[in-house]
Amino acid sequence: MSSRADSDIKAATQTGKDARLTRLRREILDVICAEGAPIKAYDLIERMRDKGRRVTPTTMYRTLEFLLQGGLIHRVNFLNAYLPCTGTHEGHAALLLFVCSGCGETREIDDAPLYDAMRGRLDELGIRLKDSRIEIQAACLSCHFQETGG
Amino acid sequence: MSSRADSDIKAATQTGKDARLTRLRREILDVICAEGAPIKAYDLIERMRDKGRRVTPTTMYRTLEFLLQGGLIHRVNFLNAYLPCTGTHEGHAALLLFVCSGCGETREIDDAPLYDAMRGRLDELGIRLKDSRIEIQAACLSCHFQETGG
DNA sequence: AAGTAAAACGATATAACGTATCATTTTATA
DNA sequence: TATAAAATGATACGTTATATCGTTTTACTT
Repeated sequence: MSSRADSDIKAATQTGKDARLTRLRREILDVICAEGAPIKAYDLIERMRDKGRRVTPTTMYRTLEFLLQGGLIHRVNFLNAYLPCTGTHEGHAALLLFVCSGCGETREIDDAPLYDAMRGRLDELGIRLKDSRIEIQAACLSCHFQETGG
Repeated sequence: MSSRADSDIKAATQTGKDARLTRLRREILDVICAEGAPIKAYDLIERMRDKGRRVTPTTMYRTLEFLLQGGLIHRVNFLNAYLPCTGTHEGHAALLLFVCSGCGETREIDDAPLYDAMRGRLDELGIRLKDSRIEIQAACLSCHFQETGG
């Protein structure tokens, strides 16, 4: 997973008097981006310790909260783990996370047709897909074929 | 939330030598059904204690696992909580849980048009919606209107 | 009815995930 | 450079979940 330009981060987090992208936060974000898979809070603490930086759970969770608020990362509830935001969420404010129940592959899906299809029917069911989070545990192609032998 | 006939439960859990619907499990299922909202594991332990039944975390989580396997309850990852299964999942094997991010209302959605709409597009994205779990955090109508003032 | 193997349960300890509180340090800006 | 807000450190604790091993219950056999 690649790193991210400071300017993007400043834009996303309104860095300034009321929200600062500090070195610690930047380092933690970099570790999350470098991981290539969702990473857990205490594993992040480990990674930071490996880099010579002692971070307490309190500080780690504060940092994760900051990055979540800024839209720089997402939390996968199913895994209690965090991954970088890769989507733009243009035209709608829904976040869709896919987790393969076979191999654990996790990725953000930013797909307008899918979003529209869901919104259409959910509207009729009295559910408003605005500022929403959707988490899907299903099978990626590779795992699907392994299961079905197809 | 209503109770559930033993025959249904036997069918769902293949009660017999290899999977027994014991009194303890039945009592815990009844508490989950009676709650009317997703309930947490340690709150369930409290409820059982109130009824004069001391249950350890180990036993409670074993029971929850049993009920999950039997399809009698679901786990809401977002809440770390459990609720009775109300759906039939006919014709497809997807579970869709809706949690209102405003009021916390949680319910299972068993809707073929929605499922078909999602499956159609997800297929094209290389995701197979079989034996899948989907969790949606969004707004119910009431909370939506409160937010938007509409 | 007694023997039996498997399943369920109890008891204890501990791991994993997350928060509360208050003191200290850093930062942006006046 | 003074200062107020934000961030971080330190300590303790709360919540969610699992490991392990011993005992009891159950379904089934004889």
